[in-house]
Amino acid sequence: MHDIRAIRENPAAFDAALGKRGLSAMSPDILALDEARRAKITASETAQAEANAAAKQIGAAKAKGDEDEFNRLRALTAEAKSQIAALDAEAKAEDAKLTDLLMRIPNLPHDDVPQGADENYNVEMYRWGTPHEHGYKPKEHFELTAVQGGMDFETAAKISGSRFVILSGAVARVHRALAQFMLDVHTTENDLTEVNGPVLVRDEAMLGTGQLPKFSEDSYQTTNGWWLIPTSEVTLTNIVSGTTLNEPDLPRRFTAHSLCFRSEAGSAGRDTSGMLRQHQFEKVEMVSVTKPEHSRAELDRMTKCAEGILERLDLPYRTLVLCTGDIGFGAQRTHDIEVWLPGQDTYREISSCSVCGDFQARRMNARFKRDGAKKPEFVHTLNGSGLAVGRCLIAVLENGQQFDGSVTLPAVLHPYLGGKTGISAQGELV
RNA sequence: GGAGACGUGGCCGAGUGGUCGAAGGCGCUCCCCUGCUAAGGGAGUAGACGACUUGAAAUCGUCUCGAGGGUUCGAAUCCCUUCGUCUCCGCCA
Repeated sequence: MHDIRAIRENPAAFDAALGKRGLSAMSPDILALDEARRAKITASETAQAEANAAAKQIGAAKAKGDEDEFNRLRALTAEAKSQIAALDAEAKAEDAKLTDLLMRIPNLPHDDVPQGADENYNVEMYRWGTPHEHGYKPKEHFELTAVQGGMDFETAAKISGSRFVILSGAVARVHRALAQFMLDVHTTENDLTEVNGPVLVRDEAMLGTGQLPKFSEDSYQTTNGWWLIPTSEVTLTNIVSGTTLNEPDLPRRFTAHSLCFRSEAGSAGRDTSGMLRQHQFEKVEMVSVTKPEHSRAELDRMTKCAEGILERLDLPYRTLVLCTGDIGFGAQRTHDIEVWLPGQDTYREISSCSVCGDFQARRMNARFKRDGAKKPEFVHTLNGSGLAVGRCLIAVLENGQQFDGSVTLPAVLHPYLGGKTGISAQGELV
């Protein structure tokens, strides 16, 4: 959510920043709404001030026992009543219009974000690891002999439909091991606080992080109104909603392993085979809440935390900075990490780390007070995957595949697998 | 799920229709006094929004006593809805 005062003060800068995203100027519409809104507020408040003054006189008249004056004033204010109600309703309507518009405008990109229209203009910042030479055409994860019994799309479809999977046996165990491993690294080495929270949330939470009001069709809602979180960014970031933190409390860093639910509306036909794109998946998420001056550096730190997981798993990856035309709704700057998938012969997104500045903080009224300061300021928020567990499973399986149909698993996972080091062609942990 | 109670400023806590944005206490800030493992006296101490202003301050106004709506000339006080907390019962991992 944008600061209407900032737009009022410098509409040209606002429009220029929107322009970088490929959006046309919005400040004329916004300022027109704002002016109308303020005019209505003034009208409404003036009328109310008069009514309030009259009401006080009525009280005084009654105290004095002046019945004539009392009745005269009563009639007068009664008449003004409906007029005030109408003015107040108008003022509220204008205000709601402006708020609704502002809530649907995306964040402004950071100055250091490369400009571009779409994903083709994203810039690779970093590349790590060398894709393994398999000596044959590598298989996709769902084709691997070792996972044939442990990754069942047909049965899942019978129960739930497309874009679901049932993992079992060794594959399910490796999936679980990955999540445990990620959480352990984040909590013991990256100084993140582990959180286990709700996956069902209210409208307010989804509005706060930006999924609502614009992207309601991307998420699922229960019959009684709860939303199923599309990412635990929603839960983790909203921990600080409506609060004023003290300066020494910052930064706050959270991590959580949770289920995520996405309707994948609009992605019909994309990534339909395998478990790359599911309605329900697990993700280890990272969220940071920082002072404004630290948020940009925090993005680099968070990116490193995510990259570190891949490095320990010995999975080749590259990191991109998204261009102005490709960053998400709430982000000022986004780093996408793409892992090497030999079966697809390409890099695929496995993490996305974003700094949101005060965009989410304004929506959820999350503030902090500097030592000695009187007025609180908005915090800055960041979120990133660390990592998507299902996609990481895919990467581990595809990169570890052997010619004989077995899979060799990364050494850091062995302790989570009872010392086992791979999956046999028959699908057993060995 | 059933029955009931409650939700007031940073905290505790008064206030059941008329100068209540709200007594009192605690905490905090400033000043004075005193002098040492402390105490006493005084003053101050919510926020959002709008108008004015280059900006800020000051000033004026509106709103806010969980949230939203209603009754009334007037509501923290009455009514409805809703969210939350607590107690008892039921059920359950």
